[in-house]
Amino acid sequence: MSSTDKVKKRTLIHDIARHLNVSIATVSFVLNGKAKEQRISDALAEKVLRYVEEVGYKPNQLAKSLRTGKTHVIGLIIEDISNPFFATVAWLIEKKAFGRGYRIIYCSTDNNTAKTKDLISMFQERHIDGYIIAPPEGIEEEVNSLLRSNKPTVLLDRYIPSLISDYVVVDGADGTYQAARHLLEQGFENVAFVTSESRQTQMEARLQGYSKALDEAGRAKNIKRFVVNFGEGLERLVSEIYSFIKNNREYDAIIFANNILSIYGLEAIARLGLRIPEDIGVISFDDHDLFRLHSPTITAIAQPVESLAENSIDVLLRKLEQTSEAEALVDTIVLPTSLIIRGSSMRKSGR
Amino acid sequence: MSSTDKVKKRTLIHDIARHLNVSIATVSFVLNGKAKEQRISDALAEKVLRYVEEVGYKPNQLAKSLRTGKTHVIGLIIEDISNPFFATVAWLIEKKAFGRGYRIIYCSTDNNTAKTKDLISMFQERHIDGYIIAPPEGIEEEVNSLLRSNKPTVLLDRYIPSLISDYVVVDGADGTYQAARHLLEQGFENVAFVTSESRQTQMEARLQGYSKALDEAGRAKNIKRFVVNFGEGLERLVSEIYSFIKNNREYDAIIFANNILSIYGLEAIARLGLRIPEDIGVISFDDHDLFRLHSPTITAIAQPVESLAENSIDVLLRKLEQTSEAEALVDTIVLPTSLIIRGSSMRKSGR
DNA sequence: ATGAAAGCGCTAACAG
DNA sequence: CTGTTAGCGCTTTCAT
Repeated sequence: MSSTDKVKKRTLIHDIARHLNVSIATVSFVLNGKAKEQRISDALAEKVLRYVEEVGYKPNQLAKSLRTGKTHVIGLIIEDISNPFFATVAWLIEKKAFGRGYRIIYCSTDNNTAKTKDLISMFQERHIDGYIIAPPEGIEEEVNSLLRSNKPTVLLDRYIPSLISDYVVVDGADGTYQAARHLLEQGFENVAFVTSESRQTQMEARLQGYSKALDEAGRAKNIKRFVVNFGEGLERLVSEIYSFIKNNREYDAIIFANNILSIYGLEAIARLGLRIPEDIGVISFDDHDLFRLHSPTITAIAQPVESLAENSIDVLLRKLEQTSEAEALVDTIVLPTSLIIRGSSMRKSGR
Repeated sequence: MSSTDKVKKRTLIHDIARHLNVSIATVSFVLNGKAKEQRISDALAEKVLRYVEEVGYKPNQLAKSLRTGKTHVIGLIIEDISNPFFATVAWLIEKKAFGRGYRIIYCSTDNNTAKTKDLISMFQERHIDGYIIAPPEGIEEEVNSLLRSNKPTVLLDRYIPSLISDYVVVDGADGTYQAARHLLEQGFENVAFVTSESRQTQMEARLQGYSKALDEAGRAKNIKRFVVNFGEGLERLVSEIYSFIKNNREYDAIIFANNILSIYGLEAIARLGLRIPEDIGVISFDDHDLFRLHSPTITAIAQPVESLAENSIDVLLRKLEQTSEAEALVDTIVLPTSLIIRGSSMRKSGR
């Protein structure tokens, strides 16, 4: 409106101080809740707040962060945002953090070590306050350096055995153990386990639960590992699973170690024209909308998504808000899974 | 190791300048690719680069951004990261932007106006360089203020009719038009349309395509709107759809206006014990893993996810990198959908 | 080529 | 209570 229209300058703390005839320091104190502490009168504080509100002044967070060293940003480094498991966890974490005044930046690693290093390095440059990471393989060094630099960091979904750190994971071994036992109880004779090439803790745990159950029952194991790439499209993997199943028809049940393998596995089974569970029983690690609606419905080892999110953000915020570094205790949280029994694993009559 | 062990200070530009006996300015120029321009000898430039590499010096981005006003961060504000459509788009956008040196911060609006305002305001405080937004309802004012402040902003998936802005959307009307015609051709008599309460452009377009097809064919329309909340759990919606279908058995086909409605709709149909497509034909707007694997497979109006991502990031980066504000031309891009015909909409024999 | 220095906008210590 | 001031770490102009 005025003749200075084009000089659309943002309001600065200086502007508001001058307008009110108070000092910059006063404004800063009031804005940072230090009015009482600095013995600033309620009336004045009130006046400042009102004016700030009126002109819609927002402090420049860059300047603030540069000065204080705090950004109130948490970096969430997950495997793949297009995977419903991670998407849901991310969404929940974001929600919880938001309420506590923290913002989340999330990035997908695609389980790619180099990309993850980039990500961590970028986050460091931006001075985020803390990390929640689902680490891919080969990232010990970077995570260790985060830990050593005292940046609050919690690992999610999997941990790094060689490092002492906070983490929040799931008891995957128990999940697959229960799943395998359930299949055997249902009369399946030969249970195979389909997993990925990854040696990460969560995948290995799932494998171990399966192994334990089969060993206890004195059954032969069949473990098949596939290479899982992100964003590759389904053809390769589906046809590899297709061949595997076709060439191993003595196996009458399969446990898939994650939802991607399960989905591709179901596609392969459909293409083979096999009936579930008559020809082949199926259990998936990780639940999915699909499994409720598939015909037949698919038994799944469900992860406590809500609880994973809640615990990881809680642990992180606790570290973030505790001033002393004294309490160097690490929180390692292991959450139970639950077996959701549906049609794909039921040979005996439903009740 | 040394006695100054605890003073684990980050390397600063000053440190590296001093170590090399050059000026801070020189280092800065070299680091910012202005060596040539400043006529700095290749030898010197090389030396600087090598030392920087050696000590792993990383400029403090906060300081840099404060000084330059550029953050190289793009804010991606989408509806719901736990929806596979948005998750995939987000993942693709992140990937493309990453390669071009930009980082993405994404947040979900949950289609909640207040939260979106918060988000935009937080992004402004952090001085991000540009926005990609899937705007919820009631957000015209904030988006308009972004536009007026000359922040590059592209709208995604839907636009705001009252605003002149860049956007990248899909031709939803054509999608549902084709879908409805396909159903009628297959001999379905009464096609219903299930959508949400939202009046956003993408939802209204889908509705219009349906209306047009039915009007042209001289058929009666049946449009049902449901309230869709995020993160609410499925019970309420499933049972509402259940009742709707149960009370409208004269309709022998339904087009669901998005993937959430489709998934819940399929659940409702399963609970009702209806056969697809014999009792009821089904088409979903938006494809999903589930639909390929469902029995029968579900016909879907697929959105060109890759192309949506590519176009929106391209448009944004173009705005970001063009210096002059002269070319105030807006890019409005409308991408075609494709009808993927599967079992759920086929009454006539497959060929 | 380079050194000095002026900020970017804010916090917080210090002396009144 | 307030004014002044020294940075936070970097870019960039200017004079040399």
